[in-house]
Amino acid sequence: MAEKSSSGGGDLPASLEAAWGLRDRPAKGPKPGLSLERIVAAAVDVASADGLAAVSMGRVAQEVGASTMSLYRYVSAKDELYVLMQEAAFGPPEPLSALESGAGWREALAEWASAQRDRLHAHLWLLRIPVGGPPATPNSLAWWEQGIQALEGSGLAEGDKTSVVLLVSNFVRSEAALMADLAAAVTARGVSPDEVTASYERTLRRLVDPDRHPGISRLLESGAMSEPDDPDYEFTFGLERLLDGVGALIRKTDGGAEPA
Amino acid sequence: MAEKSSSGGGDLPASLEAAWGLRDRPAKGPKPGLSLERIVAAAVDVASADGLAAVSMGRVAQEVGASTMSLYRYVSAKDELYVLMQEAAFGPPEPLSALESGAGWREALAEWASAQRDRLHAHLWLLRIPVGGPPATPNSLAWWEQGIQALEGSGLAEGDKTSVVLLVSNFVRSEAALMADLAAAVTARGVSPDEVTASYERTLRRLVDPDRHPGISRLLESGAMSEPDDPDYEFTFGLERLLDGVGALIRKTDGGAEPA
DNA sequence: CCCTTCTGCGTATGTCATACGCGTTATTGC
DNA sequence: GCAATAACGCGTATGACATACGCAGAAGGG
Repeated sequence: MAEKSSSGGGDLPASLEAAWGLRDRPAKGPKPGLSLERIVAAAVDVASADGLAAVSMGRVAQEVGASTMSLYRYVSAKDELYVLMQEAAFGPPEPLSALESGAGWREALAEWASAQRDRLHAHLWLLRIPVGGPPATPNSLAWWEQGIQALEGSGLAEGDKTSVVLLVSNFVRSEAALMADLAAAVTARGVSPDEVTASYERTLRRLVDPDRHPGISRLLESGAMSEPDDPDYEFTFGLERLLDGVGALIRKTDGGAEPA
Repeated sequence: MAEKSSSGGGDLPASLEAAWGLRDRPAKGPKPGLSLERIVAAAVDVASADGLAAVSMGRVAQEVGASTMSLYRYVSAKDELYVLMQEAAFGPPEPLSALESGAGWREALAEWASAQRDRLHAHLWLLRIPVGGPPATPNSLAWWEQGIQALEGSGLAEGDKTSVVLLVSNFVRSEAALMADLAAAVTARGVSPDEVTASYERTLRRLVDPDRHPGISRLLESGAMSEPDDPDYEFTFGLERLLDGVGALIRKTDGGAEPA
């Protein structure tokens, strides 16, 4: 009764088992005319072309030349498709050059964060996928592992490494989500990014009351919003702060424990 | 042509104008039997009781004792309702005691972050609302303003203050989103939080390969996951790192500028 | 050779957001 | 007062969409 994997305890949503390669192919009925890979690839294409909202079971089916319901032979629900799309679009991490060149944890973690960011920026629709619990897919674990590895020489406790990885990972997602919003506004109306931010600044000026919002007023007056913002600025800024904070922790930990 | 507010340039989604109080009430037809406030309050109640997914126009209408379509006299689309729900549930910020007692930026920012977190935890469904661009509601601006104010004595540049506020705010949201996921898993199956994390750890043990994932393996062996985790731990940890990072920036900036 | 099992898929159901238009009700200009 | 004018509440209709159900045909296994 606990033979297969159906009711063991910590269970995968069935189609995830396929992602891990532990799928005992039935070998009994007719051979499948489709494949998970084709379906997921088609779904990713649709999302990349027309956004996540355009990914419907019907649309994906049409894209692979099958009927809507046939997809359910491969995916038990749309949420599973989402997970698989995430896995496919994010892909496995590249080896960190900072680790190979023997650079420190800071360079390694920065490289890791940038790589993660690149993947998100390449598929902004990833950020629209409703989250579903902690990672349990091959690529998610691989990225997690790589994050831990970046902190290998840091002397941090195991739990802290994961906490840091989570912290940085969440930061990257947040920043990318901002970009996704901006990109969405840009394509929604047909204007340039600068026009969108300028329009937002105009809205702010209309709403902000210098008495009630002295700080924001000062910001507006400082002209800091009008500058043609380097799109990497917010990312770099946040990452530097984060790494500084991690550095402080490492220094503290190092003092009270044995060095590597 | 730019008289009202319809085609000025930086425009509000119409029902937001009501949130700002700048709504020229029609005064022509029959008096409305409903009000935005009642509708939004009902929607918030539904979300609090049965989750954001239960918030449908029909359900909300039923809750206020009206028909589905009558809601559209008050809200032009569901997205607007979402924005208003966010505004209502999040509410305005309390005054920061750290500011009144003259404590430093660190205490102020920590208090600010905690307050924001409390609001999110009180309404976890807030995190399920799909994001829609930068803040333009009264309470959003008020929180933003308060964040800037917390950094008043820091000597940071105006733009940097906002960057820090954004950074911390995103962190709080990310952490709360984690909690929301956990809570969702807890209510979905009917088990305890500890059971959920234990189940996840079991899943991990099944998937993690010590060769491929030495870091995660070490984490699992360290027992760091099994400890009955303080639910505040991840939040406190991340916030400390963040504040340390901000502190490093302030120290750097302070060196090149005048002190307060 | 038949029986089991899996396939693709047509059909049906139920949920939603929302466009449209009708009858009704206040308010305003005369 | 009175009609013209808006705004109101809301019934109906439309069009997506996810997905349950069941059937008919295909492939191996005994």
